[in-house]
Amino acid sequence: MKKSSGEKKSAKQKPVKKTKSEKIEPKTKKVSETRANKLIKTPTLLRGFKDIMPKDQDYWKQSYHTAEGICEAYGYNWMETPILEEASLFVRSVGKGTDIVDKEMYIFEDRDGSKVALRPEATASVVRAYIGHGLHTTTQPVKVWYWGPMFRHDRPQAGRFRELHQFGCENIGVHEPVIDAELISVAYNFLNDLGVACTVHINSIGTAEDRERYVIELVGYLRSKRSYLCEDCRRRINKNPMRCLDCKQESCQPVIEEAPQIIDWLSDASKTFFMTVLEYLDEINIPYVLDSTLVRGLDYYTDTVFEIYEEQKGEEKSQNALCGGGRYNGLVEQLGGPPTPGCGFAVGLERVVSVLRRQTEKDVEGEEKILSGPKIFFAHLGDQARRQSLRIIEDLRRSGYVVRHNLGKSSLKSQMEIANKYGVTHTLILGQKEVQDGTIIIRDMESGIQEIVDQKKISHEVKKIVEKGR
RNA sequence: GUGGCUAUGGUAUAAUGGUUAUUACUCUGGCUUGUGGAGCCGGCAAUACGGGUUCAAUCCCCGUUAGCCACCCCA
Repeated sequence: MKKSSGEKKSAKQKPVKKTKSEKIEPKTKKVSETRANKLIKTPTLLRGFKDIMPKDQDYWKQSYHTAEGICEAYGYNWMETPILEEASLFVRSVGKGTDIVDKEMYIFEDRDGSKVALRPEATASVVRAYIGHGLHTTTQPVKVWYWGPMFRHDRPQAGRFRELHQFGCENIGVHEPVIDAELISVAYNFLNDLGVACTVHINSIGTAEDRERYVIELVGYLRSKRSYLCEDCRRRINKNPMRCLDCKQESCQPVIEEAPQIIDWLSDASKTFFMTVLEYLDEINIPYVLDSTLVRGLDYYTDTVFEIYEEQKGEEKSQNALCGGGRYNGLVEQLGGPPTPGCGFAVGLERVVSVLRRQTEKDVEGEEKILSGPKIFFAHLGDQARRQSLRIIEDLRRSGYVVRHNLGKSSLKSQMEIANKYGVTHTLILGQKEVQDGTIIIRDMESGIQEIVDQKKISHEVKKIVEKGR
């Protein structure tokens, strides 16, 4: 890069001098040289895709470890499904009329002409695996958790990406309210453990039959109020009437308030089921809000549906749910398995990470950031010392001690600067003299006191430092 | 997919229809070559891309792309 920029500079200077004498020529020359420099195009990110950079690693690792810990505690087993699947899997599960499938799914033709898709969510894949591996013959319920990238061809926006990471749990095989409560508890406590204050929004949309009856009623009602509705809602009446319920247009609000509520149309079984779920939530002190307008966009949901939002201080409600989930009693059968109930949730990790980032920024505010990582630096001076560096670093690693280093630097000064940036407490210095004597210097960075010790005693000395630091 | 706003080094910024595009941070080198936290000096590095108006465009206009925000929808 430096080389090319150097060329650029020298090339640039010539036409500039000519500018005075010739007016038109410089322009064309300038353009051509600009092009020459851009001949090698810098590859860029695809729209809506993001690199997850080292500066965010703490948030991601913390999230992953929290997820892992809580899943283990609740008896969920880790699993991973492919990122690429037969497109029909999602068309059949998520639903043909849904936007996720119609507008937002990455579908490609494979080399043999078959349609494949980048997974937009993972529940369908887990259920596919459940059927394919005959998991219904094992002890029920089958409890699994996953973590990985999903893809949706959205227009990027706040908290919205084309590649997003989700952590989720699925509990398949048992139709019991306690399962729903357990899943909500896992999701809620995951966020809670991360220090995110949140609220559960919950609703029941009953069985497919309940919903059918309800939708007929709702459509009738909406048609009668058609003239009061916004344009979108009028369109939604036929396409997806339940979506009208969470329309944000103010003009629609009075109509929505008066609208028939799904809860009144639930079968007795569904109603009892839902009430029991709520009782369990009361039991474990999870705060929830009954939200009769909560309808989830995926076709496979039945009965319990829920979303978890970050709790906001002001009146402003976060638009973006951190987590969404619900029960899907028909899905296994729909994908060719035996009639089997299931329930699950997925957490949007980019959103969680952005909350965590915001929180720490708030906490730190001006204060010096506490640098994580090893608190000992290794510096070398001179060729011979450099030659022994890797060996010493590796010896220490094998003894269980990790030291920071920057072997690419030659001057001791610059290495000390780096050590200082890391905020280490001690620096090991190996110079020419030490190499000959078989010793090494240990410098206390705070006091500046240095101690010369035998190289054989390094790990012993490092051990003392590490233990003292605790 | 629709609409609004935006686009200057890696980051954050200043300025202008005209000669060498400002500043800070970062990075990098040096300040008697074996020692960090300060200071001083130097170096690398940018007007997103394409077209138009103009004698002249980084600036004005159009298009493209990307970003942000809202809608649709969703985690």
